[in-house]
Amino acid sequence: MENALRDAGVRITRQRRLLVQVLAEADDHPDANALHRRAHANDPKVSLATVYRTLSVLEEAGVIDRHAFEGKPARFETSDRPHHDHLIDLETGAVIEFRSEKIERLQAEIAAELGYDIVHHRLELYARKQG
Amino acid sequence: MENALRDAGVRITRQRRLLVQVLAEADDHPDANALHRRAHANDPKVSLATVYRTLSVLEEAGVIDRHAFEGKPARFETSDRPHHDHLIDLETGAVIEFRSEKIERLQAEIAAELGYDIVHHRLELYARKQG
DNA sequence: CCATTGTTGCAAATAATTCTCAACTGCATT
DNA sequence: AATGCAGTTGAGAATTATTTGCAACAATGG
Ligand SMILES: [Mn+2]
Ligand SMILES: [Mn+2]
Ligand SMILES: [Zn+2]
Ligand SMILES: [Zn+2]
Repeated sequence: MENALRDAGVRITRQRRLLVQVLAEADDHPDANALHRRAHANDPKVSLATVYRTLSVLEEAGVIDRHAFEGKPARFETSDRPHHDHLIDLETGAVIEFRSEKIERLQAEIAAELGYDIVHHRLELYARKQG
Repeated sequence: MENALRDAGVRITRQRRLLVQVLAEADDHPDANALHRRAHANDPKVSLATVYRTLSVLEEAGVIDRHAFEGKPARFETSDRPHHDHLIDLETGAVIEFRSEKIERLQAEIAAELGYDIVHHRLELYARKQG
């Protein structure tokens, strides 16, 4: 991940290295504040502003994805795993990942019919546990 | 629409009647500011705060839908037409509506497999015109 | 090691939306 | 039609998430 950044011409600073590590270790979808908190454990002087700036840099470099779920601050995850979409449990807030080849294909077809190429998309299911 | 509101126990004030009219006449997906501007034409003293409050009321009453497209303020439309999703032209910002019965069905299946019932969802295609 | 240019921390700024509160008004009831 | 009262409004302050200006600092290339 660090190499991917270097190749993209991004300077590797102490705080960027730290945030990359925090993101790599995360198995959830933390928001900027959560990442700031986690980074603090290793270096209490990284600022929240730097967290935000670094997240933008990492996103532009294509190494992380940003998700803005309904009404909540943006959440992040590394983009090293294959593409997937999310189901949000409205009771607990839990974020569950899924992937549907069929839906992905249908989306492309629909866009094509309208004369478009999809650059990216957003599919979120807000749901509650079955009766 | 006004009757639907009355039935929901919502008081019909001058400003609510006006905003309902503005929304009914809109054939695009205006945001709170645009709605405020349009309402001003008929009544220059409706406040932006009331626009926001009314939008919340109308949304809770189920007569309008709120869409929070990427990085933009929320946009609204009446929910009198059948459900559909949106493709956003990244160049022009144009919002194009579409509906896929298949995707809707697949979403429900996926949720069911995970033990969930979908309450609502969000499907947005960010795209650019083909070559 | 030096210079250059990008990065950081801090605080202040922004943008969208919500809230507080006193004045007002819809509407059910006399 | 007049009354009462709970709900609504306008104005502006507050809030939340995020961005930015700036002076001090640090990564990289030579
Ligand atoms: Mn994910
Ligand atoms: Mn629409
Ligand atoms: Zn997808
Ligand atoms: Zn849909």
